[in-house]
Amino acid sequence: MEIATKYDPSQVEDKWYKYWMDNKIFRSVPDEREPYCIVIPPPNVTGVLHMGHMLNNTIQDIFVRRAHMLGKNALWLPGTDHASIATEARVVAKLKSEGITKKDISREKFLEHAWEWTHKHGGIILEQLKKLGASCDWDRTRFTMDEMLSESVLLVFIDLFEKGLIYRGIRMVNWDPKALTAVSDEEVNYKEVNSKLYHVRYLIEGTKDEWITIATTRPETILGDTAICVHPDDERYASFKDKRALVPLINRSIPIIYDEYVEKDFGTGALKVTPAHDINDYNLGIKHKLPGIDIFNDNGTLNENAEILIGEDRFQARTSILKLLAEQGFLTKTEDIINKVGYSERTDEVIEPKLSIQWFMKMTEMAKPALDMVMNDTVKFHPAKFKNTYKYWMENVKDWCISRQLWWGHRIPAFYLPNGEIVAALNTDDAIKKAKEKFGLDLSAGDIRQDEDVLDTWFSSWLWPISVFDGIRKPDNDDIKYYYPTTDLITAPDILFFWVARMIMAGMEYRKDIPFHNVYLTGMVRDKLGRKMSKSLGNSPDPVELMEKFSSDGVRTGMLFCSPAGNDLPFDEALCEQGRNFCNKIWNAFRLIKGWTVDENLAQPDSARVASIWFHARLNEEIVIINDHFSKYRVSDALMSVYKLVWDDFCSWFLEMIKPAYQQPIDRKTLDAALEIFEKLLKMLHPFMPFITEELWHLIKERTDGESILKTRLPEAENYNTEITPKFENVKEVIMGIRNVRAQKNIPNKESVKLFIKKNNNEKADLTFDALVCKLCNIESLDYVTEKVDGAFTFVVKNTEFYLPLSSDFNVEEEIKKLSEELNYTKGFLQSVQKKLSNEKFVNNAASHIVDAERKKQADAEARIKVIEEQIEGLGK
RNA sequence: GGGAGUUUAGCUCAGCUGGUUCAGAGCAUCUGCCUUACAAGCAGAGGGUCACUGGUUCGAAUCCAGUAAUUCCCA
Repeated sequence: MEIATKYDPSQVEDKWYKYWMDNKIFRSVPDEREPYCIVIPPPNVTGVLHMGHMLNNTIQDIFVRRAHMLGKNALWLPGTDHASIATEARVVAKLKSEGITKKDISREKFLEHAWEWTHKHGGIILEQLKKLGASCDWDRTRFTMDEMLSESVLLVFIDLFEKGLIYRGIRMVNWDPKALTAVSDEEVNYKEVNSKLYHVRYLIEGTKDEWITIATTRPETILGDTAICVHPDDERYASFKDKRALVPLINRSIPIIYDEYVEKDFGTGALKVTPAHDINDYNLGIKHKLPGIDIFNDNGTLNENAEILIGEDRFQARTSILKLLAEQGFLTKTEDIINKVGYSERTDEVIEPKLSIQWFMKMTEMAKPALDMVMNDTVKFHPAKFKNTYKYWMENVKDWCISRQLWWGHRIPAFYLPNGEIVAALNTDDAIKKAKEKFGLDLSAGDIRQDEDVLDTWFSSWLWPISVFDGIRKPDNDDIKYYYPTTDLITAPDILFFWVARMIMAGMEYRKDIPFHNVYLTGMVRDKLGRKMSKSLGNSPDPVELMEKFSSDGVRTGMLFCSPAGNDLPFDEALCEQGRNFCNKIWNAFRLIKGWTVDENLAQPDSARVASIWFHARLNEEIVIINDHFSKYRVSDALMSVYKLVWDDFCSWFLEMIKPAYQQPIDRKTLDAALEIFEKLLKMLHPFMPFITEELWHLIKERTDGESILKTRLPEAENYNTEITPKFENVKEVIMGIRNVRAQKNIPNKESVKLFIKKNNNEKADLTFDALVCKLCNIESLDYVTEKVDGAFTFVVKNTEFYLPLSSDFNVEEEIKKLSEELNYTKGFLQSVQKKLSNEKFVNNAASHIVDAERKKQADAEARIKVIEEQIEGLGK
């Protein structure tokens, strides 16, 4: 069979993904096996794959594939969320490009457009995940606005409303006066801008010429002031206690209040308080029971409450009021400052903090069990350090604002009745029924009005691990009973509260059980300069292009080579290159094995027999280590273990050990052993590198149709020879010693040499690896001697002397120098050991095995010193 | 302003309950090699006062305290 010298993923990846799909390799239905389940953190339906998704989904895929290969019934359930704000923004933009504004069309018409958009673009990211190799059960793909999930969301709203956990209240929102909607905190960009700080003096009520001077960047909001606040310890203002001040121009009387919130050093140390137009002032207002005066219309112009400048735009009003203040002597000073101003991501309009009525969910009670489940490790966080952050947040949890002034999403199922009451119901008919039951009202559809707003997208996401299995509507269905609680959740720490915490709350509320056992928190992918990868910076590579360049397997391993849980991943294409090189290494190892011809009559050489025993031991050692890494969610370390096992132990050592001479056949036993080992390694690699391993697994031998490496079992740790690997570490030193001599003396490996070994201290020679040493170092004869060999190059491993008689120039001085350096080092080492042992406190206090170890070190070093000294002496003669 | 984390080789990170796994790995760098699977490779080598200062201890990268730098979260 002809196999290319370089691995070509383009011939492999699409082929196998199709094969997996055709044969439903990833399909999971409940059965008697142990379940393993991950629900995907649903990406935005508007989204395209970015590097964060790549990392996150690669890790999920590794866990799921590994679970398959551990014999579990593994399900990775995919899906997307409807991302109400982002999607609505896209649809609005699209309509605008067609000359349609949202205001001009009905809600129903708008939603038609939104659905059309979703159907057209919504599946992109899921298709990209297939390119990555994601082993999702696509038959179970869910969308947060599917019928099943939507109804679940509404039912939960109704339930919580009726339990009194959902209420309406006033809250300050980020208002976009251009788009005429509230936007979320995430949609506000804070920019540093050059502003001016205006000092304005207010007359103290009842005086002719006593003033208090405040400093503000927004003088137009003076018209909404309801207090002036100063620090209680600020002596400058101590005399104003219990006094009132008059707002300039309109002469409204407002109190002077005292609060430690005020920074004495900022501005004048006196703060004007406008509870309706600043979030901090709003909080102060609540604390001090101040009224809020809203002076703005929704479009940012001043309303009647402002008393003057009515109808002017807020920025025009700023200019106007400054003129008035200056003319009437209220403006005392103007200084330049740099401050941060929030801009709407969508319209770039300056955000206006605005009070409005919103729906809220009470969090305090729900947070308690959710906190406990994490603190007592029922839900485990990896890494555990995030428990701190979680705890802090859960103990200071605030009520959740769940309404959004949008159309795309789950419309709030609350209906307003003519008597001022509200009922929550799935639809108008139900609402009418409830109105009758609760209030004895006989109403028709025209009498009631449904809330116009939709629910926050997280209000559907928080139910995800339940609703994807229809566990809200049908709490006893087979799927939810089998897969819930799910096993692992893999997500980024920045949504620990938005999402993870709330899922735990929902789980405890609706299943009386946690939604997942483990939460693995990935790091953030950054660029080489440490910046977060983002669209606006344009510093993120296109994942699809990367995969085309380096193969999916290459990119997967590249991303994982250094991404410990919870730590950021500074991404570098060189990592993908390393991944690609690894693919090639594996590919070529297979080429080598596959290229050998078998001679059935050939007996297995001793070197190959020992090699097999040795590798068996190494393999099993590493299986134990890898299992341990996985049990601790150390995916990166697990990969590195397999990487070194394959590259170093298998390719660099084992294959060289068993490799027949050029164009010579190999014996059957050794070849079979090599293939068996190779297949085991492929299985261990498969979760990390699904494509190349599937390809090679099929190339090893003919497989029946529909078979997949994913359906095989990972090699399990077996009993093995525990003495052989430490012994071989010694042998490696010998081999390296010989290679060093060859390199220094320019003796090519082709040229065979003689080796003499002198054991000391009555040690017995261990012949186990002699045949291997001869093979790897091209030794024509290996002999044990009792006397030193004159005129031969030499080195010492432990207490054993090795001699290589070579024709090349022998420089006595050089040899003595080399040995002397080693002697000095060993003597220094001995001293440090002796120092410890001569310390009585050490000998008395330290554990006996520690002291024994030191004694052994001492004895070994003394013996070695003796050997080296004798060698030097011998050379000197 | 409050809280949490991080700081070990040029880079990214391991190093569990203090003592031969103690200063390590991968990448990068340097030096030889186009040796017969692989130059996307092979064989070697160099490189760190474990952020700083104290303390506990016979013994500290490891435990404690403080300082500094840095990141994140909340405000």
